[in-house]
Amino acid sequence: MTMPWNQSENGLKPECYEDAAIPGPISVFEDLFGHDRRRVTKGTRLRRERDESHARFYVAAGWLAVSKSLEDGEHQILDFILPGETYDPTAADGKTSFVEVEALCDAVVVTIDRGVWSRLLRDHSDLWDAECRRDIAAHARQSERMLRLGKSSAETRVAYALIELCLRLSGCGTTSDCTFHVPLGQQQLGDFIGLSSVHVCRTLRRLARQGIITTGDHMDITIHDVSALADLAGVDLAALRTEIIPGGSPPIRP
Amino acid sequence: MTMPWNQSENGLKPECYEDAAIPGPISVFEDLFGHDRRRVTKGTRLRRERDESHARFYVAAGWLAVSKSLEDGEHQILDFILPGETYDPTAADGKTSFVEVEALCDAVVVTIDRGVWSRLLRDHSDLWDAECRRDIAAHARQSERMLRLGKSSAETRVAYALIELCLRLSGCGTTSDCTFHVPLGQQQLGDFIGLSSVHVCRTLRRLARQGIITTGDHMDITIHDVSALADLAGVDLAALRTEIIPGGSPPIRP
DNA sequence: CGTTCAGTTGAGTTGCTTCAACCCGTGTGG
DNA sequence: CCACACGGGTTGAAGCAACTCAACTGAACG
Repeated sequence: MTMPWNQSENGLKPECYEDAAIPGPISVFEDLFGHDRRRVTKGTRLRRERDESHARFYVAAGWLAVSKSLEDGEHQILDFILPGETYDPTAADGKTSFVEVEALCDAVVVTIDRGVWSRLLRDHSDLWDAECRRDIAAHARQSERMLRLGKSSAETRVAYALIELCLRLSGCGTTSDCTFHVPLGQQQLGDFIGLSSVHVCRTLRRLARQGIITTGDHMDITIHDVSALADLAGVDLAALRTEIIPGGSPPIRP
Repeated sequence: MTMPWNQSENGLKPECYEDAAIPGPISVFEDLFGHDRRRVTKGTRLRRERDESHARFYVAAGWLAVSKSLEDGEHQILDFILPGETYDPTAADGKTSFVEVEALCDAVVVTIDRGVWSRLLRDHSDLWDAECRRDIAAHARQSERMLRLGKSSAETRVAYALIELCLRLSGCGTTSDCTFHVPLGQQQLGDFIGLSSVHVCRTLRRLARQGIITTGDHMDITIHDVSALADLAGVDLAALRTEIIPGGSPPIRP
């Protein structure tokens, strides 16, 4: 029943499973912690809320979701962790996780103890810099999303989510059409932007009818008119990239 | 027309203006940067979105609000910065601010250049630890709020906001009634939790009618029944404190 | 070929918003 | 000292965006 981890499955695209080519000092993880790599299957919960936690995750392949839920079962996805990124779910007490961390597709995760992580940061100043930038980018992203969660229409929220995912996946917007795949259902997309799956569907279809996007099998998304979508999302694409993507500002060549 | 900065004004309570007694290595700022202290009046914008930014703020007295807005004028407050806390609004590009930072009452702010800040962190490992914990706490708080922004009723959001403010201001909940003042109008509270000021008003009055809280002049709030409010907010008070407040977990005495 | 599960669409409901009126404490200028 | 304007809070009435409920489709799978 188990499939080779790197094969396509459930209609998900292979690129979810492949190690990403990430800029940055990734070799640090590969060298020291190759033996800690774990393959996890779609749906695996690496942490539940209130679980013990004293480690940071490094995602070598696949997507993770960071989320929280209310007693009544409502579920909010706070962010996605993409290949090449790290995340530490440990709360201010240093002992428990304040979020749930779940694999959205089969993934490869390296677990790094907090103490070891601290030492790594101290010893590799380039790693420290890269992680700082990543952290700021994550914070900026979360802020953009929060703004729209609180204050804007379903259309704006969906448009923003698509733009953000597109930017994170490829840095699109420079050329014409932009196609990408996300390992999410409409329910999960709704959990990300605070909408019911039914309304996500309606909104996506409306955008499709307007010719701004096309949706394919299980969340294959093509953005035809990036600037129209950016307008709906209420963002300046270039500015957003510099704020939200670590190293997203184009290098200055004097 | 200008008043002594430490006098009460505009109906705000004096405690807004007093230097806080903060646990932690605050002397670092006081010693090295006393000359950079700036007194700012209520409403001062220390940063606008897209402003140049290459510094971190340390709040010696008063409250700051971190916020973002949409073109249509909608305004979302992302977090408050309380006396003794620091915040850096610089985006991933290292050059611009991705948020607006505004004084909610007369305040005293120290500006610390990013380079200097890095050196401080390197030289004072206790400062580094404290700031790490504060950062995690802020992240956890924002996550809790995001969960409720997306997924819960007005009553829950208001209740949670009151609980969070109460915890941050005093670590209440241990005894009976809990009174505090926040330098906010209902409009601003609405901007914080994603509601119109009208609905904030209705919700506060409903809570008051139920005897759970009392509101006084300009946001003097007394919580009479903390656990009822925590129920409405959907939180476990003790757990929330450990997750959201740096050093909020009670010391273990063996 | 039946089951299952995600997506799609319609119909009715509701919680929050908007608009508008009013109240009240404060500041202000004649 | 009073008249008045102003801004924030409070309350009612009406509208609407998103939700829930429910039915249907179509693809995947055993």
